[in-house]
Amino acid sequence: MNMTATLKSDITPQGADYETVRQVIELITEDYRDQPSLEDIAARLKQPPTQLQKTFTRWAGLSPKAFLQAVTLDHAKRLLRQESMPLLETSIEIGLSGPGRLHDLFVTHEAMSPGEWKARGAGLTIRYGFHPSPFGQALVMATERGLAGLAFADDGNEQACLDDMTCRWPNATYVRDQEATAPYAARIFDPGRWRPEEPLRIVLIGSDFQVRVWQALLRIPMGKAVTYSDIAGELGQPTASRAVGAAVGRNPISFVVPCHRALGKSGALTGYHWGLTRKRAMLGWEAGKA
DNA sequence: TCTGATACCCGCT
DNA sequence: AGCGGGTATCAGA
Repeated sequence: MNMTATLKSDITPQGADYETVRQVIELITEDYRDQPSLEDIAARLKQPPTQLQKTFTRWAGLSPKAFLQAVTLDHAKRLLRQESMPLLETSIEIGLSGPGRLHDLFVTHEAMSPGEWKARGAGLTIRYGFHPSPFGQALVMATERGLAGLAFADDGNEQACLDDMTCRWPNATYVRDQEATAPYAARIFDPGRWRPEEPLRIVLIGSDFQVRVWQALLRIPMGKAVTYSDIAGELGQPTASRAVGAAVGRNPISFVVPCHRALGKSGALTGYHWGLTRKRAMLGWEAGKA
């Protein structure tokens, strides 16, 4: 590993912080109308304000207040307005050379053939493991060809999370293998290891339409967002926004395929398979790294 | 403005 | 046939 990676590795977020952060996010979004102060929040979580501030900032790179700013409707609208349509088409060229994508996670993707998709994972061996992440317990799934699945669970929900993922490819063989999946987790959640020279290999297993939607998501740089209808337009089917939403929701490699960067046209977050709080957390966390 | 209800959209099961 | 991580439009608050 090179110098850059080593130097930056100490910003690796600590998985244990997420539970605290999750509660803070829930509080500030529930009560966003009356803008709770740090003291209010700390009191309700029964923690000293200074420690809470420290935990939160270590996790997000932003103070709770700045974070709140970053996940408001206004801010979301600004993300969308910046460059909605041209963004998807040009971001690859811009991104590889320009600063806009300097901190983004680079991936190379390949899609499974329609035949492989219909086989529902038959003949495929999928290794999986749970690892702490900035967004709770992360379930990592990988095939020989690369990362195939990434999901999230709150503590205690791991089994439901695993079931959710395994039934997507019911005919695959599943092997618990923490050792095989740990390197993926370590790399995905450490922005210091995101480098274009060594892109992360991922495998997209889904229907043709779904794969096209996921590929469009991959072109949204960190710190930007698009709407479901933007993606529909990109695919040449401007009225298919609802179908796009459904496909986005079935994204098996969440976070890496940045489905959290798809928002409603109003700027509302509208939904997230692993919980809206987590979507908010991802957007805020990225705001702190960008 | 903001919130609900309604109508239409489209790929997947 | 029916269900969504949608969207535009319109009626009441």
